[in-house]
Amino acid sequence: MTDNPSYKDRKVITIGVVSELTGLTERQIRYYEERKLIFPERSPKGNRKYSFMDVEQLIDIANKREEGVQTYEIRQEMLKKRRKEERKKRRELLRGEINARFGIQKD
Amino acid sequence: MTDNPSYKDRKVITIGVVSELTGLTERQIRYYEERKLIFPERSPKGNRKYSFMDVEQLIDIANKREEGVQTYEIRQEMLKKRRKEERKKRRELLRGEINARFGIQKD
DNA sequence: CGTGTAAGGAATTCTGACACG
DNA sequence: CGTGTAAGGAATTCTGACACG
Repeated sequence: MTDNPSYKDRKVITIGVVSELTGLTERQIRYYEERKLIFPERSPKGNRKYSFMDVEQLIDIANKREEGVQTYEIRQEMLKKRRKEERKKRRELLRGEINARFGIQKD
Repeated sequence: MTDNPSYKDRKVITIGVVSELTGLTERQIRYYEERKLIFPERSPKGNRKYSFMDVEQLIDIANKREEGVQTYEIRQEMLKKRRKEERKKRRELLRGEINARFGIQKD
């Protein structure tokens, strides 16, 4: 349905590689974390680990920043989008339950 | 058909992370490269980079090694499988060409 | 053959801070 | 606010080699 084994979400990429992949400096990447735009995991000894999703997210952020959008705005948009998706998911879950009880039907 | 953006094949994972992911020591991982079982890329400054495919490959290798299979044998199996897949791909390409010229037909 | 280890050096990453604007 | 930079330390990675079996 979504992806296979979720390679896209495994947090395995170090900040140096993310920097190459995104064209952002490590400084920028760390700062966007400070501003809660990105949430890497940490290795046992404290090194940041990113997923491909994070890389894509950072590229989006970089584009918005180029347009002059401030990190605060970007965060607001992110939160809005997240809430929207949660509502969508909830509706889908509900629909699934209804179908399970009353049978599948086209509408 | 295959995967989306080929996250699975992007070589972005450092050897330390691969070690965690596979349970192999870095020594083992480097040795399997020496034996031509695995082919990481290198960062500009020479650090090895692996893909998720490589990680899976390494897990397969680890399993075979536990069964006592030698790296040489593993390499032979790999080469055999690779040739097999190339033949398959060639057949499919050919079939595609034939269909393109003489029309699609069920058999 | 396959793996461990100590060795030395180079590159990576981390944090907290000062700077500029 | 967003980013650069120098600072110092800790962790990572690399290679070539010796060891054992």
